[in-house]
Amino acid sequence: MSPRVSKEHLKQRRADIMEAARNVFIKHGYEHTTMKHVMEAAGVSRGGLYQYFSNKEDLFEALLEEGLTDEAEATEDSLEKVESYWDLLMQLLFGEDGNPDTEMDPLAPSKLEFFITGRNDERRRAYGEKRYETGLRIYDELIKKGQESGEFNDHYDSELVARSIITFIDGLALDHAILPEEKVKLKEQSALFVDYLKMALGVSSS
Amino acid sequence: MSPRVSKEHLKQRRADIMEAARNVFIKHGYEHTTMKHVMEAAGVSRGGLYQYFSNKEDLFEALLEEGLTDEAEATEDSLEKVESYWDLLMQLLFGEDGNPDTEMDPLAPSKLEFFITGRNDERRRAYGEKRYETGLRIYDELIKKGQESGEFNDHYDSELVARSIITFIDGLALDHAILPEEKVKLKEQSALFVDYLKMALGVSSS
DNA sequence: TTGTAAAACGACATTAGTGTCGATATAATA
DNA sequence: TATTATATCGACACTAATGTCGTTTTACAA
Repeated sequence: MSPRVSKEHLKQRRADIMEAARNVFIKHGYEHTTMKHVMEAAGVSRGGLYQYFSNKEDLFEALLEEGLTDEAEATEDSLEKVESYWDLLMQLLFGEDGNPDTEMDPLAPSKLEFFITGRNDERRRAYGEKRYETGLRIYDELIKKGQESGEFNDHYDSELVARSIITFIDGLALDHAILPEEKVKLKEQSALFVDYLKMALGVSSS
Repeated sequence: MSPRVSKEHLKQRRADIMEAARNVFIKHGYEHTTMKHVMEAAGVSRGGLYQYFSNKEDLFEALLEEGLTDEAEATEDSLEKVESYWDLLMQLLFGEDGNPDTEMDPLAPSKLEFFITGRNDERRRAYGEKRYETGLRIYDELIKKGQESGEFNDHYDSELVARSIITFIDGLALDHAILPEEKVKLKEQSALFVDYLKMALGVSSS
């Protein structure tokens, strides 16, 4: 009547596998990675791997969840005590410094794969929708508050503007997944889109 | 010394297979369709199919080429004799009538899959870049001419605006691939993006 | 008709990946 | 130190897909 190892160790092992898997997914993409790839990268046996994750989808979703939690909650509360909604929006879009020169999440291309190739699977589809909805809410909420405060004008429906933000982000992620760094012009396109948003929200300051 | 069938027949057979394949790709997506699916849909044997296409990639690229030719040349020449570049741009974006209520190409999701999952394959990557470049040139050319004619202002670099158009289209295609029709709000988002463009190009008329 | 080139067929060998399961190794406890 | 629960292992059976190749069929020419 004694578990072989501490819960710490189990958690650690799981984390190690996920870390290795993450790198494999980044390298090969979702569809083309195999459990064998992960086994080798993580230095674990077949049986060992399946002890922690029952299949590739399960494993990838664990990575998805990991990424989601941090971001969402961080913005949720800063929505309460903020002086400029515009600054907050820029932060949300481009990270801490709020300048459009952010690196992309290297796992992003695989995430796209995951949802696109799984678009006919009921489960995956529902999951994708939930994620979209979550992302949408965050932006919608922010914009709505900005409009109510008078910082933004309400010429456009907040949700529609939020949708356009996500469309833009998705489009960039997609092009970035396919094209070489220098061709996407991430920075310039982001700057242009910021101008689009300024127009839509009636923001003039830099 | 006699070929078994006329060239007509061969061409027809090939076309039939492609038609069937198109439907299969639409239904299952690129990654998940198999040659067997196509065989069955086209009512052709394994050997028969491989006589025309040496693998799935080959087959899909044939479909890609098919779609590309029509669109490109159609716009190429209407660029010469046009009274309003803006109208032409709207036509290019939303089809003949130039109104943002267009249906999406049902094969589009599979195309995304094809390029995303193939992003690590040299050949496929190069092919994807060429396509991006081609699309970019069309929009860039149009916008540049519109700027030269004075119809558009040149506050923004024409190529950058062209890129943002493609990003937007890609983003919409992506969301449309994953989300149900009613959630994407294609029409509304398109309308908003048109406003973005009006701003960027300094166009005021409806 | 008949002969023939090649279109169409489908069985086959091969490859690659999956998930399972009994055997083995080992860390905590007694 | 001996015991034991269980983490880890890797061989295995199974499935699914691929591309090939010898055989059969058939449209056309002679």
